[in-house]
Amino acid sequence: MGVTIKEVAREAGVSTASVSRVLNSFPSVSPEVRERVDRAMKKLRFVPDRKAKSLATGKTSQVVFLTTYEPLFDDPHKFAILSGIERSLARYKYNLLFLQINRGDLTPLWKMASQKQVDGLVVHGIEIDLSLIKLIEEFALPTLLIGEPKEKTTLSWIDNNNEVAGEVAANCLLKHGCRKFLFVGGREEDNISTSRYKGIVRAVAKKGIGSDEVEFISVAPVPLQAEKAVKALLSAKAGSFDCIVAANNLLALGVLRALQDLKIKVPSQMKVITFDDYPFANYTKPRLSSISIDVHSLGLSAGQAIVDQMRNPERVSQTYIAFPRLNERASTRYDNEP
Amino acid sequence: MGVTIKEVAREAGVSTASVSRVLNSFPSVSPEVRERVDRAMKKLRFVPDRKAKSLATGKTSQVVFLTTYEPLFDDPHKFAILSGIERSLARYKYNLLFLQINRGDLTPLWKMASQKQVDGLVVHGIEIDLSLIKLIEEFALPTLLIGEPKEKTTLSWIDNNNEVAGEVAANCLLKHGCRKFLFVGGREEDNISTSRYKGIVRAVAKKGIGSDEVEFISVAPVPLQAEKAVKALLSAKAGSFDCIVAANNLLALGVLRALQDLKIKVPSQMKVITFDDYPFANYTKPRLSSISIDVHSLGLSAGQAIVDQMRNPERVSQTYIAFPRLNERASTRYDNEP
DNA sequence: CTGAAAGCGCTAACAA
DNA sequence: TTGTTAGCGCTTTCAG
Repeated sequence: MGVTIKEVAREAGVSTASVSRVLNSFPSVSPEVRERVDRAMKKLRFVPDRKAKSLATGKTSQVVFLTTYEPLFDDPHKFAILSGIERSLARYKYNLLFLQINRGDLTPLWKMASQKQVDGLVVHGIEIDLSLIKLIEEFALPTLLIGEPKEKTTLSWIDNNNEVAGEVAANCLLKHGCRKFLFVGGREEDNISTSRYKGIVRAVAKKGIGSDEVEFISVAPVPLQAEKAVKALLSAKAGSFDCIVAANNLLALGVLRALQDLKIKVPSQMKVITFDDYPFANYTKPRLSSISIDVHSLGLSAGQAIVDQMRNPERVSQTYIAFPRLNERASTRYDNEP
Repeated sequence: MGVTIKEVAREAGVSTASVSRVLNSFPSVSPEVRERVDRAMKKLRFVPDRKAKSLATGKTSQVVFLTTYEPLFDDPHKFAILSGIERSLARYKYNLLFLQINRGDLTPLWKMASQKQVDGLVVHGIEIDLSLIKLIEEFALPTLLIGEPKEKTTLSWIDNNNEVAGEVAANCLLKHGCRKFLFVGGREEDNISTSRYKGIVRAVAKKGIGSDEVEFISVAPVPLQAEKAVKALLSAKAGSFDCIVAANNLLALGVLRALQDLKIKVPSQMKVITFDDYPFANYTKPRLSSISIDVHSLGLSAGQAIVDQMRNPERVSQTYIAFPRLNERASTRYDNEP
C-alpha cells in the first residue's frame, strides 16, 4: 500500500539508514544525500508509518486524557480543557487519546499503559488514590494532574489560581465604591469557593478594609437556597451590604431573585457579581457581571506541561495559573443596561 | 521491559506462533496447548504490545473523532457525543483519538491517515466538502458523519430524528388540551427548527387539527428577539394561541419574559415548552418543560455505527435516531409548581 | 494441530 | 558521513 523507506532509499540511491537520518533531521547528513532523499520522498509521496516508528523506538507520540465517565453531568470546563490540551499537544506532534473510566475502575488505563500505547497521561476529575499512583509508578508514566489534589503528592499538577479570581472580583466592586461585602458560597469544604473568598479578603485588605467587612455564608448549591438565605440575611440586617459575590451562576440566580423580591435594585442599590459564564450569567435580568476563568488556556498550559513532563520525567512541577477575565455587565454598573 | 510472546512461548514450551494463536483465540488450538499458554501468560503477567500487533496486522484499533477547533463556543452536545462514542468503542476494544482542525485545514487529518494511525473516522460539526471526501476516498477510510450533511452523499451518517422530538412536544401539549399552537423557531434555513416544526404539524394532524392552527414565526436566536416578536404577535391577536413551542432555551426565555410582561399566566393561560435543557430550562420561573435529546445515546449509537462501518466498509448506513425525553415541568401543567 | 521462519517499516548500533 | 545489519514484538504463510 504505502511507500516505504526502502523504496525511497532505492530511488535516491542511498541506504535506508540515510533515509531514516534525513527523516529525523540528523545533523550528520551531507547536503547532497539530504537533497536526493528529499527529492525521492517528494516524488514518491512518501509518508513514514507511525506504527513502525513506534515499534522501533518504543515511543508512540500519544498522550491519554483520562477522565470519569459521567454522561449526565457534563462539566463544561472539561471539554474546554480537553480542547486546549489537544491544541497545544498538536504543536509538538503528539496525538491525544480520550479515555473515560467508570466507578474508579482503572482497568482500561492499565491496558493502555501495559500495551505501551501512550507516552504520557493527563488526569482530570479523578480522585488520586493509591491504585492510580501505583499504576503511574509501575509504568513510570509521565503524568500531569489537572487540579491540585487534596493530598500532598509528588506528581505534577496544574490548577487555576482561584484566589486571584477572587481578587479580580473584589477589585471590580471596590472600583465602584463598594465597601460592605457579602459572599455567597457553596459548601465550606468546597476548595474553589474558599479560595475565591480568600482572594476577596486579600483584595479588600489592600484597601484597608478589615475582613470583618466580608461576610461569608454558605448554602447548598441551588438557586432556591441562595434566595432564601439572602432574603433572610438582608431582612435581618438591612443596609449592611452594598454588594454580593456569588460563587457561581446558580447561586447568583437565587441572589437576583431574592433582591427582586426585596425590591432592592441592581446595580444601583446593590451590586452583584459572580464567577464563570456557565450556564447563564449572560441571560439574567439584569445581566450578571462575572469573572470567567479561561479554562481553555489552562488546557493549553496543561498540554505544554505534559510535554515538559515527558521530556524531563524526573522534574516535578506544581503550578497555579491565573487567567481570570472580567466580564463586566449590568449587575455592577449603571451605564450599560442591555 | 515488557514480557514478550517469546518468553511466554519458552515458558509454555511451545512456539511463538501457538502463543499468537491462543492470543487471538484461533479455534484450531488443542486444549492442552491453550491451557499451557494461558498458564504461562498469567504467570509472566504477559500483556501483548499493541504497537507490534499494529505493525504486523496493519490495523491500529484506533478511531479518530474529528471536529472543529473553537475554544469559545463549545457546543455542549459535542462533549456528550464524544463521550458516548468513546464509551461504545471501548466495548469493541477500540480507542478514540480526539482531533480538532482549524479553519477547515485538513492537514492534521491527512497526516494521521497517511501515517495509518487510525482505522476509522467520525466527523462532527465539519462541513463535508470535496477536500474531505477526497481524503476519505484516497485512504478508503471508514467514515461516519454525525448529523445529516446538507448535500446528498454516499457516506454513512447518523442524526437525531428531530421530527419525532417535535411530535413528542406536540403530544404533551395536546394531552393538556392545547389546540392553537405557536412555534417560535430560529432562522428558516435552520434544519433542526424546521424538522421539529414538521413533527408538530404531523402530531397535530393526527388529532384532526389542520396545519393552519400551527403558526410559525422565526427570529434571530436571542431572547430579546423572541420576546419582541411574541409580544407583538400576542398583542395583535390576543387569544389566538393556547401554547407556545420555543425551538430552544434562549428563545423560550424570551417567550417567558414576553408573557410575564403581558400578564399572561404560565401555564394556566398559556403553556410553554422548549427543546433541550441547555443551558437553563430547569432554572427559569416557572421551570420550563422541555424535550431533551439524549445526545449521549446518539454518541453510543455512533460508536456502534463506526464499528459496523469498519467491518463492512462497502455498506452505507444513513440513519435517523430518536431519543427524545420529555421533561415535564411547571410550564405545561398546574399541579407541580416548584 | 503445531513449528519454523519470513516479514510488517523503521531505528540504531557498529563498521567502514 | 554512510552502509550493513540486527532488531522492535507480533502475525502469518507454509510445511510437516
